[in-house]
Amino acid sequence: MDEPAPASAPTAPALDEGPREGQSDRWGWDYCTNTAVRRAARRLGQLYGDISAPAGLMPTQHTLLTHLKLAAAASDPAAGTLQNLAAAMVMDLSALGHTLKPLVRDGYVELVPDARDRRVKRARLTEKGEAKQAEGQALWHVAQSRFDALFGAEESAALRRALAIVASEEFAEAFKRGE
Amino acid sequence: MDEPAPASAPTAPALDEGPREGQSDRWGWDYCTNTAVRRAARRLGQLYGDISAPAGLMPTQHTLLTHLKLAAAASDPAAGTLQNLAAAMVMDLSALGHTLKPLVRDGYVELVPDARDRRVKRARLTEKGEAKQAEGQALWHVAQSRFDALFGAEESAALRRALAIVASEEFAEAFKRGE
DNA sequence: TCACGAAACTGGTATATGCCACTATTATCA
DNA sequence: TGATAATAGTGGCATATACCAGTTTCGTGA
Repeated sequence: MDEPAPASAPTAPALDEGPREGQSDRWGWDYCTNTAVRRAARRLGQLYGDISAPAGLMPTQHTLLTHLKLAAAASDPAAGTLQNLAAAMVMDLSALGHTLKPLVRDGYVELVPDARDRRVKRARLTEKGEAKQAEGQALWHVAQSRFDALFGAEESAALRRALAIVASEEFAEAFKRGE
Repeated sequence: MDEPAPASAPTAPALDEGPREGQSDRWGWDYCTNTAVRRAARRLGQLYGDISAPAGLMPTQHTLLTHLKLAAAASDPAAGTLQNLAAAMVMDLSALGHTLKPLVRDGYVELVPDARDRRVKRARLTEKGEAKQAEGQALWHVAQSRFDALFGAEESAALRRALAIVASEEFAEAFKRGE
């Protein structure tokens, strides 16, 4: 009963037909959480990517544009600085910088230096970027709906909650403390 | 309830302290399953990576070596071909080829052409590779144990099961059929 | 105010991954 | 058997992501 719904959801493929065999997993995929997450990430990248491709954005790029849009809407003062953006994305600052480059190059995002603290730069959606985000949003919705329909909306939400915990700052800190 | 255990597990950080705020998520991280998985993957990459770093292997590399070891142990005839390996890793064949390069370069893996079908190549662990795998395995165990202790062993297993479904071939096929 | 340490990026290098074009081999079938 | 389709990899190019070294700018304390 403490089993997560996904494992027994009627809409989800039977786990028994997966790589598992009886009690133990023939390939060991069931043992490593890190591996399990990466495999799922690659698969979802394929599935969402196939659908989002027409917009010409990688899934991560769309996520970035969406985050910038939401941050702007919330008019959070601290939001938008590369530092905060990186933390929110659970991404290395330099990785974010590299990831942002093609978006800046293509005119979807602009980097605005802060007037008060010249070390700081803020990433902001351009008009073109907003349009592209909206375009991608429509396609994303198709993918997300299909995923929810297949995996189960409840189970999908539960999975996201579990993953949010794993991705959280608090979890990382506790992990690093060796608890 | 149909809530996944992780969300209420005593060992897991309170979700309310995460990015969520009241009913809606301030940054939208709770909406996209793909984004949620990627964020968690980056975080786990950091956490497992920090611990596994002393072995000098990236998490993905260790996963690859481990898979090759298990495949060899199971003496599965079809296993080991790059094609099958890629499918098992839920990875593009060319991506696997690229990923394998540093491992071959460093002498952990060797690519053996098949005698019967000269198109086919099999990846195989070298002795050095087996040693490195074992070294990484010990470190990996530390990370996995810590994760399970923090997230909850049951919840961790449940999460892996859910992710295995998402990563499965069957799920991808159903998704692509548009169901 | 000046030295020094902290903070925020930038750029270089390496791995991770995907798509596409191309080559080599094998399988099919008229 | 010979043309054609299918399969398995390889290599090039682009993005994703990390770590580290270096630069600029701030903040702080003597």
